[in-house]
Amino acid sequence: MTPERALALLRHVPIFQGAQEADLLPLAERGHFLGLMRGRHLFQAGQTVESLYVVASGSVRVYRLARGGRRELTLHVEGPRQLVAGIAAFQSRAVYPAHAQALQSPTEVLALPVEAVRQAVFNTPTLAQAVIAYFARRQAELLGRLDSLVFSELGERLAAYLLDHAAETPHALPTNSELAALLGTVPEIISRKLGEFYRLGLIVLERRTVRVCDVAELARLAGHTVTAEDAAREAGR
Amino acid sequence: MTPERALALLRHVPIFQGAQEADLLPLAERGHFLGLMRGRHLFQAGQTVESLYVVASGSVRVYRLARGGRRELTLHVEGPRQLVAGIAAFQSRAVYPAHAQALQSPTEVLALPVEAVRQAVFNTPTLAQAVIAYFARRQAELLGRLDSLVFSELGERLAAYLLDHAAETPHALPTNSELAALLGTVPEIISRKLGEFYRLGLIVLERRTVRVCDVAELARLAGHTVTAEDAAREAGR
DNA sequence: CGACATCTTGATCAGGGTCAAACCCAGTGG
DNA sequence: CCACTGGGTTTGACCCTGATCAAGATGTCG
Repeated sequence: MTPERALALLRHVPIFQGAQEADLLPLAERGHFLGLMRGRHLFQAGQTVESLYVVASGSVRVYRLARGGRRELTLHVEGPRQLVAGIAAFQSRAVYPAHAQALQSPTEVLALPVEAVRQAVFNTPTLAQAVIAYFARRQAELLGRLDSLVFSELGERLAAYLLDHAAETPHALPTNSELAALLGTVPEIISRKLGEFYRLGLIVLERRTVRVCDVAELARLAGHTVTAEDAAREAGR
Repeated sequence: MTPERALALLRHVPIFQGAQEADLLPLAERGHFLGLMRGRHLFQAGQTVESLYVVASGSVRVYRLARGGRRELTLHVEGPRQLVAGIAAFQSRAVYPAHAQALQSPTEVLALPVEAVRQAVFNTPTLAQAVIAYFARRQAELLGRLDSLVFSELGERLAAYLLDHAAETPHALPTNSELAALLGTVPEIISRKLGEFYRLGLIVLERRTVRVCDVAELARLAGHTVTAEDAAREAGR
């Protein structure tokens, strides 16, 4: 029974697209589903890597803690058909580099033993190729994240977030703490900045639902125009 | 002539260790050497990716610019036998994500056309495997970098740098601007912090050569002890 | 010796982290 | 129906790190 469902899921995972059914089957056979309540952990940073996870439903947040645990930084939030610990699975000294917890209450994931995954990937050139492309993309994302965190200030990051998630449709905001973790700060500051944006008439807030009013100005704040002009200048030098 | 030298170099590149001579030969044939003076660029961020580089001698700095170019952040410095743009080479929408420039005056690199590299890697399972492991390692490094930049403050980062580079042997410091780019700040602050460390008796500075006096205290400042204890606590929860 | 880069240092400022109090809601149970 | 409680939010006061600007000191090299 399980292999059926597992296979159905695997078939729809982006990086497994190129693979033959036959390559996926052994993987599906060795996987098992896991149900989690909101807040439950898939793994903690520092534990030795045993599985790679594919989200079946719900969503999973991957994050790192600052020493002392006072602050946390969300690295990514993965929805259905996305991988969790996809990179850690291929590290030699295999220890999870981050924590992962379920964000929504019925979250279901498929756990795949890492050796099985490694075997499947190493034996199937098309898979290896897909994995390489995936890693490359991930790394580019991470780089983007890095310099937005290092170079730009909170206002820009928040504006960018709002444009991403609430650009045209109203959007239910996560709690301030979740936002803070996402943007690399603390809840209080999120509250202040949102208030500021509201006072400037850029957004409307109604019971944790946000609607963007002034897209143009928000984009300016997010540094989009600047970045574009910048890229041009950079290239020209 | 060139293929000879290129092959000799490739044989010593860590990620090509597992490969057969025969797999490397076509690569070597399509590569060519490039000499660069200090400060010359191998490529700029935003240019389309044409080559992957292997450092033959000297060193290459890979860095990103903040919008406006006011500040820069050094991602890594690669010495002989190391790759530059190793990840970018496998991205589909292939544009360099960073700038790369020679750091020492006679720096020599071997440029390998990306399609040649891709072919070699995709046709040789052991190579693909090595590339995957390499990417995973790189990603872990980047994550470490990220949270040291986000979570810890300058004193800690500088202390960590000093421990890394000058722990027992005296070490010729790079210029303050280079240090600043490495640690994500500006030269003035580096100057102040170094002065502070000196006044505390942690280091001795003599014409840009630094020697660490109080390793223990420096390690404490770097948060090493904290981090360790932390990891333990983390794991225990 | 002059030109130029780098380093040092002071003065000042802004972003944002911290702490604490007040507030705004749900639920929940009396 | 109403206090009571507890999570999340808002706000004020305060402080600290690090950025910026500007002047001077130091060095290095032709």
